[in-house]
Amino acid sequence: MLEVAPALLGWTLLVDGIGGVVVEVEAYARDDPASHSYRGETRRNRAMFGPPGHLYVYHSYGMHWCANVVCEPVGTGAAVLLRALEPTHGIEVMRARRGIGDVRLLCAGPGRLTQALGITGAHDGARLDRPPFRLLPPPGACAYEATPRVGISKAVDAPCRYVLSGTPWASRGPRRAPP
DNA sequence: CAGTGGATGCTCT
DNA sequence: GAGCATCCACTGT
Repeated sequence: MLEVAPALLGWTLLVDGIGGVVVEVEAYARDDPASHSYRGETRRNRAMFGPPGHLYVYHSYGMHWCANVVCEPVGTGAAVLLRALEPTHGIEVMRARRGIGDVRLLCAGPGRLTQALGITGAHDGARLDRPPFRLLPPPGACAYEATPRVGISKAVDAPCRYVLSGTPWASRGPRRAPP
């Protein structure tokens, strides 16, 4: 599972041909107090315990959608949160959906990313290897850094956030773990 | 650039 | 009723 998370970096994720390169993700394991699956299966996190390669989408703070990729092994409630993309496909459409001009903010954050790609709760449980989704592999190996996760109150120091080295597209600069 | 607070609604206790 | 895996606008340096 902790190997699956950085393996997603560098892939191009498209929804109806619109999207970009995954540059920032966070891992959430079953035995992780910060994970939605920590307390077992509920109606909301049902998709987390389903087949790998599917989406787990949930509604956050009453206004944002956040998208996770469900991981192996099946039924363990492990998932990887998509936190930022480098916009490459359909930038004008994403701009219109986000209502902003600054390309750097199109997909820099989990809520922004889902808004730009048009991902909603309707996609909860959907599989990523079927339309409207497409996943294109990276050209080669990708260098990345592991840092603490963002916006959580438990297991704050676990370095489960993975960012492509040197990318300007992440939701924030790579923070190092405290000494 | 850092810090603060409001919007806003669903999920679980 | 509390607590969010957030974002944006606004303040003050």
